[in-house]
Amino acid sequence: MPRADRERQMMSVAEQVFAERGYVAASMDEIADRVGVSKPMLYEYFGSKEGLLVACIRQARAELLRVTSNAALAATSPEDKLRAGLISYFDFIRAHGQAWALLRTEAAVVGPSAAGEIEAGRQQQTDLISSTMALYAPTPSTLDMAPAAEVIVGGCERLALWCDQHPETTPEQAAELVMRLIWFGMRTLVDDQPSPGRG
Amino acid sequence: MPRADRERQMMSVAEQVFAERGYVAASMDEIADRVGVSKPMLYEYFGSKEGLLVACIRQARAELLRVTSNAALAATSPEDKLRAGLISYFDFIRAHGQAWALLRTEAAVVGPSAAGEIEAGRQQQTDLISSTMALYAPTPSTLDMAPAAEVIVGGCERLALWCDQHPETTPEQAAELVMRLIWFGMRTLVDDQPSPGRG
DNA sequence: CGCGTAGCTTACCATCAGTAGGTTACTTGC
DNA sequence: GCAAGTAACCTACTGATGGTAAGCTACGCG
Repeated sequence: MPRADRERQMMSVAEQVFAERGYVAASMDEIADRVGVSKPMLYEYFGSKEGLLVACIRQARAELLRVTSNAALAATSPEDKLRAGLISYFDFIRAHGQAWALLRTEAAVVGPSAAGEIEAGRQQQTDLISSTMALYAPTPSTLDMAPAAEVIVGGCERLALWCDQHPETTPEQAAELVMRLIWFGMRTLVDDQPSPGRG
Repeated sequence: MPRADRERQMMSVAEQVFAERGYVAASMDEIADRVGVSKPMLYEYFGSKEGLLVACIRQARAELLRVTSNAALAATSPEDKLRAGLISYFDFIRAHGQAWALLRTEAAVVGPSAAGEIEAGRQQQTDLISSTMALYAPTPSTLDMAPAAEVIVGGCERLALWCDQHPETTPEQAAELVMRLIWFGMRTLVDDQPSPGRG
């Protein structure tokens, strides 16, 4: 089997095993077994257990960014951009099930490089939000935008976990809740006087 | 040295080592060494590596709850309760430095019991928020309050990490940012018509 | 055919969570 | 004072697991 295919297969199995057992309890031997290959192959391709986790995260993060930024691009007003981004975010999370949630929470534990990868992912999300919103800000208030974006990303992450335990909640409802909670406050950052004409 | 004292000392050292190395890389041997005691003592008192982590988390969580609920109780209006709680939260986080941040992020990785402990901590915070706010809600809209509280807790956690990297940010500023972002939206949950007379 | 190399293996090492069993020293009861 | 019990503590080990060394097989290419 060619390397690229094998790598994809390994990452898929790894994501599953990490999700099932948790990062610490997951053993490289088990992953290798399930792939139907010997352990050194994993090390040949990913370098280390942490490297394998990082690869899984990186792939998921790339896809998340693609999905959310596409959604935001397709919308026109800032409000709709944010809402569309949120919906696609909760959609993505739901589609990826616990695997995604676990990857996020697990990664921080590992070491600098996996933690860095997770951070980079959030950074992309916060950058996406703050840069999108900053387009509509009259003054260079982007300074305040960055921490606000942190709050949004963190809040959504948390809410996504909550939604996992309340499966009746739809991505649209989750997004709507976040919008109700923060949109007014967001507007005061984007545009200090609430002028409905702009958004 | 009596057991209670030794346990406190062990937890203090463990918190530090976990923060320095991360949970996975921290070794029980090193913790034992730094305490100046042999490894079986750690197992005698805490049962396992995870048990030690859980003990650290539980202690920090109890203190956090004490601090924030005291602050909220001391304030009178819902807005001031929330603001006071937020300030004391960011104060607490700052005082506990990275140790706290790491404990939060590390714990999820370990296993059900540590993850459960972390969840219990957040549950306490979200319960505190939603029950406090529900006191002022005219209708039993507590259903919506729970996910909103999740968003707040998650957003604050994330913002706290951000503040760690922007040390010029004071707890008051962080709390104020959160208030600006979410208070208006919160009011629409607490009281559908913004009647200043109540709060 | 000979050579390089991609894909893969067995067999091993080192580290570290966790344990068995023993020692010291202090308290308690007579 | 002294035996018994126990709390605090130790040395020395096991088992599991992350990670590695060295080699094997098969294919492409001159």
